[in-house]
Amino acid sequence: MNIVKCVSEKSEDKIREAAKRVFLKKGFDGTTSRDIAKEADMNIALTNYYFRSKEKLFMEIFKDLMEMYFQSIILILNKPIDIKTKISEVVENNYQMMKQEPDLVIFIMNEIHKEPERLLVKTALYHQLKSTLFNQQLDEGIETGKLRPIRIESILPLMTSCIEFLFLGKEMHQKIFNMSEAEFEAFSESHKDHVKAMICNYLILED
Amino acid sequence: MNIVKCVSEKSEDKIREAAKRVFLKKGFDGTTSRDIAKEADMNIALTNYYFRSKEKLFMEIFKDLMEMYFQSIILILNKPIDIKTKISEVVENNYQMMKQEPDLVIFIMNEIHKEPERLLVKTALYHQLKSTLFNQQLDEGIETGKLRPIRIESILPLMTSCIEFLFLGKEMHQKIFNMSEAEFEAFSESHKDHVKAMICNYLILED
DNA sequence: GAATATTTTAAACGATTGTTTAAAATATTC
DNA sequence: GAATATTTTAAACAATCGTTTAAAATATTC
Repeated sequence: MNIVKCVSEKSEDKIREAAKRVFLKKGFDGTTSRDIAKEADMNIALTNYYFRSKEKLFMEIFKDLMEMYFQSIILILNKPIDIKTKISEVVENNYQMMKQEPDLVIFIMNEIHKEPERLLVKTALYHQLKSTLFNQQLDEGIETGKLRPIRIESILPLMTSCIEFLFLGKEMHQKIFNMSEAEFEAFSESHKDHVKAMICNYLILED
Repeated sequence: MNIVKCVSEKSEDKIREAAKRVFLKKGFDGTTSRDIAKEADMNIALTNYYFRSKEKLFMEIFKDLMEMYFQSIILILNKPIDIKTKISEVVENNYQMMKQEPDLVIFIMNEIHKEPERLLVKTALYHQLKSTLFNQQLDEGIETGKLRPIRIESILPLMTSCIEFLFLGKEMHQKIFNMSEAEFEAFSESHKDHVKAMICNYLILED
């Protein structure tokens, strides 16, 4: 999953990709049309020529990023593997994504926070999540007493929040705990393993 | 802990409190000097008269909020109570804070993310955290085999991330799971209890 | 209560914002 | 290869940005 590094020859794509990089780093408010033009190495009028406005360009990019973020999770939730492995994979996937694109989640959260009604369009996500194989496995496990009764609404945030929050506040955590880049890397790796174990420990009841 | 509702008569304070409200809602980039003046119901020149610049005013407010955020946690970490109760209290405190001031954490995270070197000044937080009673209890518990060997660097984010992340993405979670305000309230309450139990479950080894 | 110091005001400053224009450059069509 | 369509350009647009000014209003001092 490489978000921003691909380079197309077409001007429209160059602008879209440049805009994605700048928006992810600076947010909508912090990004100027000239920032995008400069990053794309294109004339400033081309943004509006191809996308009509900064707003339209942003909406297109935001929608793509949201889609990509959720679909990668849903893909794993539907894999035909046991629930313990599945939890590990979701956490692992989350970890790799945050390492590769540390700006993504804070960007999404912050933009939604500023204008939720504009950005949260009608979505089939609820139904998609409820009908995953993961949710079936959860229901069955709870029924047979092998799993602690927790709804998917709780389990899903648990699997993502611990890792995402660590990277969301990466600079802060590094500063507070005096960690170098390498130390944070090692620390986050061990933290990830704690998270996997902790969730499985809690959800899966011993028999 | 009431952050933004107090009303002072002094113009300087009225501006500071209005600025705090607007900054928390819109962030530094999204806030204009005129927004602040309007919220404070004051002439626009007064911001610079009292604080020299929007930047200086922001820095003052940001520093205060950071301080307040961390000191409330450290206070609990130093309470003379057993570690299980302490974990519950930290999570509970975190939950109440997010309910009362849902904008605080996303604001802090986002501003630091945009300009970490400017906002993360030298701090004694590391030493403060390491010398808490909680850290002593942690060391002792690990030594005597009653606690799983986890560093405070991992435990602390675990205690805050699950709750904060839920509220950070409150609008998103509400939308995805079709929750009304009341349903989210009930959900977050039960989620909070899961988090308390899960962390204690993992950290505290049965004998 | 006149003189001084402080606070508040309306108006304007130059810089930057998102966007548009109309001409120039390039590509495509027949 | 002339005619047409598309893409790119430099320049400008009005609006808004953070900030400053200098005068007016108010408070304080003696």
